[in-house]
Amino acid sequence: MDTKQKRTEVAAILKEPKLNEKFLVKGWVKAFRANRFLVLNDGSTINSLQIVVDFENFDEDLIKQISFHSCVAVSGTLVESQGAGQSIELNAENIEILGGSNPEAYPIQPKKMTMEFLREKAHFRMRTNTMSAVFRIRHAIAYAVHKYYNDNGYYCMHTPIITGSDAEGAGEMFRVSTIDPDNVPKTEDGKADYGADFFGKATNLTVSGQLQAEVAALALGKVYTFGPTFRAENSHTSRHLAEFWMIEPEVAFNDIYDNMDLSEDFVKYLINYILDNYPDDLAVLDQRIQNEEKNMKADLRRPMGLIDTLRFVVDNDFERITYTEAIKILKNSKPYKKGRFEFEVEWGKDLSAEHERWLVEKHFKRPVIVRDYPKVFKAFYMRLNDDNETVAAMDVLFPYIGEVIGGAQREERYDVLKTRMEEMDVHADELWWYLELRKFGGCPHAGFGLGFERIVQFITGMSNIRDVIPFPRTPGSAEF
RNA sequence: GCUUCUUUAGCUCAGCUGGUUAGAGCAUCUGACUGUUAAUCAGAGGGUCCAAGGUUCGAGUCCUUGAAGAAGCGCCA
Repeated sequence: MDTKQKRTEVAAILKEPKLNEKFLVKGWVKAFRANRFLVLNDGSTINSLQIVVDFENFDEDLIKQISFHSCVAVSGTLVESQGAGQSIELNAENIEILGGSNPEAYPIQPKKMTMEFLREKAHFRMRTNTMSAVFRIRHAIAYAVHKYYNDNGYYCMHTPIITGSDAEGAGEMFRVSTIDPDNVPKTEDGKADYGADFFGKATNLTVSGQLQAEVAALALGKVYTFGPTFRAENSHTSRHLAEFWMIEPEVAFNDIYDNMDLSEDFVKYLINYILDNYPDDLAVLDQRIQNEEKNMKADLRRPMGLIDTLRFVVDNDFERITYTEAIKILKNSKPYKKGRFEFEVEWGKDLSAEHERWLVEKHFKRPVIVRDYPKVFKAFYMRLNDDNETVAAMDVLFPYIGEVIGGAQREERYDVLKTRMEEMDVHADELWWYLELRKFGGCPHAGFGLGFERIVQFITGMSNIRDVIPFPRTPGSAEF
């Protein structure tokens, strides 16, 4: 093999096929039919290159090593294909096995596998069509996030992953410590002495970068965070992870209406970006869902295919209602009147998943933004409305996955915030700096958190969130 | 944390009211064939029936406990 020859990626070859030119390609074998047709994928695109091997001209031992998902380098000449399934193909002149793969021992098979099985083989699952499509799209959404904010004059802020406060208002935290658990330093009254710990105090993994993002917004105007967040909640659902990534824009001078506009525009941008740039990957995922739903009862199937669903979301306005209106609509609904809801619909109680799903999937049939929730079940930093009962909170609810965004206009009034913190038992001493933001040059501002994996889930149509993050962390599970 | 379901070949599953040697499809291997594209045809190998107890003459099947996985709920993004 000509060692000076440079590798060409399959994506480049397929994009502008240069017939009768020589290429060197490297990748993994997706199929080897009739000892002649080698289907090679190198991850640069969902599409593969067919390589024609005249097995008569190659060593039999070499041919035998071309097995499913073995890694090969092939050089040859690009020609027009004689077959019907593809327009071009590479006539192999040289083949080198870079890494063999014994098919009798390799757990991945050239056949349908369940997502649960592939989850146990997380080190190999990205080689499947479905997973590679998911992770290419995951990348592209991440890129689109940065592009959207950059193009709109926002600054990316890296907020701390280790936090010194234990009350960011968003759930249970993981403790960060260098203390030897078998030899915990104790204070005089026998309690663990975190003063002796690495940071001289108790620290945790962050559950949100919002509070620090507010600091940045009150200096740079428009900022966003995009980082990992950690929640030690014992959640067993298909849309929760213990470690996930979150995007949190925070904007000075925005009120809750600006916030809703931003959230809708932002999410639509992400979806449009994937529709425009990754049609082939989306088509594979769309087809997969259709195959999966073929044997399902009609009422359990999606009303639309994946791509049609995405188009529908970007082509239509999100519905915007207040919490109070939502309660009214729910109380007038058929399932409510027939007693089909398991959970109570009552002003002052949070909407449960069945209520949200009914509103989104049955009533409005599109994404819904609910705002102005009762203050009793929302976080301390959300701005108190004039009725003194509700706060300027907003949730963006999507079909299938529920809440993708939770946000609010922040409480910018020092006295009101202080009172709210006291009411909700939030330690003001730990968050002194957050309070001081309201004392010196404060202003109205608003922001929200978008669960990155949830939007990846929606755009790829994957039903379990564990299949849209490479190595999922969930209660009782941190393999790989 | 709660509720329900699942666990049988490498994978996906069937296995009836407990009864001889536990089955299928796919995958794998061998052979044939060679312009295939879910290739085709013929054959072969492959099992601690999740684990531990129990009931019974007899347990893949029934009971108890546990483990793992999934769905839903609650919490949230």
